[in-house]
Amino acid sequence: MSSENIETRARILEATVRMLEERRGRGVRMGDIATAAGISRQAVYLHFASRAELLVATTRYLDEVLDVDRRLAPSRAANTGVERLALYIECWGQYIPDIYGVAKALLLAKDTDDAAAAAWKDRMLAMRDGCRAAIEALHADGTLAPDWMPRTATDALWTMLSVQNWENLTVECGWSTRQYVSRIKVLAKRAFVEEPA
Amino acid sequence: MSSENIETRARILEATVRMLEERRGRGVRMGDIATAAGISRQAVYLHFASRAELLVATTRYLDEVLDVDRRLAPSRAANTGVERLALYIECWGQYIPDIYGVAKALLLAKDTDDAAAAAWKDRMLAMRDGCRAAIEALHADGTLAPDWMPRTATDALWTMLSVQNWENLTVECGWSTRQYVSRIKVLAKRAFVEEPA
DNA sequence: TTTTCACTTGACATAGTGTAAAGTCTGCTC
DNA sequence: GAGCAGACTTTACACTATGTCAAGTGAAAA
Repeated sequence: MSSENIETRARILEATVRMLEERRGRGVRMGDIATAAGISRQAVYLHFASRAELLVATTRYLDEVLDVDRRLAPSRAANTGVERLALYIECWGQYIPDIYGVAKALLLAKDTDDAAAAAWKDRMLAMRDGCRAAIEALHADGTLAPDWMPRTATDALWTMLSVQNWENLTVECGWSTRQYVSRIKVLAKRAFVEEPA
Repeated sequence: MSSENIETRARILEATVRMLEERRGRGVRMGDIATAAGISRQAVYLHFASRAELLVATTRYLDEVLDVDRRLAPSRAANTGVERLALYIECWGQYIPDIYGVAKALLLAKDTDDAAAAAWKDRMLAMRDGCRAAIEALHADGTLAPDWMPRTATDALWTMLSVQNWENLTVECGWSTRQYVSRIKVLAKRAFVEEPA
């Protein structure tokens, strides 16, 4: 499984992203992906050992295409903790809609598949690191509200920014991406920031 | 399906709750439940047409056993919005651990089953109503932070109190039930309450 | 011309849900 | 005490999606 046609592999990944985006991560079978990529179902298994492995590879592929690092640059360049928190939420809020289909599929797979669970956990820990950095920046500025320890504030922010919460707010509550970003910014600022008197 | 032995039905429901609690809502098959109830797998279908129907009936049964209304009484008796919000979070935070197994199973089923999805939505809308009432109480007192409209604050509080968030904070972050309650109280108060100057 | 590689085709194993039909056991009623 | 009805058992099978296996095709490279 190392010398196969690299173009076919790319076509499978591209088809997977397309289908998962289209169907919002639900009801996409191996056969559907194969058909979309113009090959037989079995051929998919020549490139990816299992559905979970394909999903994991797809998230990596998508991260590459979407260039996460470039997107995160503004928040990393922030001068204050307050600014960093706002810019991180901005970046994340713009990012979720782009990854939602794939993320949802992984989220669904994680309940029955250990590989998918591990991949999801890995992504979420990376995201958590951004939350931790923002909270640490507040802490360093002395603007983290005294109710919080950095650790627990990170837990809370991380949870608040989960994909499931984004899903609930946009799908069930009808918030737009713009509204999500601005309201969560307000929420996070109120919850975690205390300007020194 | 109306004149069957009511005792067997109760035994199935009781076994379902027990197994779902034990296994935290995962990997519980119809056959497992049947065995636990001391009957054959097929007999379960004499009482419940499908797995989804069984899960829905189980949530209803559990609500009855746990007496939700009694639990909610204190928050309904609150004198101020701030108090009501705190008491509602208290009540909800004590409630989730009791229903987690069943809730998780329903949550997993909802992705592939419309009946389960409808049942879950129904329960969540009932929970949302408690959130709405707390936010309305703040609003009536004039203590709802001016950043929020009652509607959007309800959306945010409702999302914040989701079972998935409780799961993330307790399982992934290691918060105890006590910590969950006290920290979410702080979070919600900071986010939504503004004492008049 | 033969080998090799990527892919196809078709058959099959597996898991869990749900359906269907025939058989057993118990208690009730005439 | 014969027979009937209801609740449950047993066995068999359909269905869906994942994943495995083995033989076959077709084109390019050695």
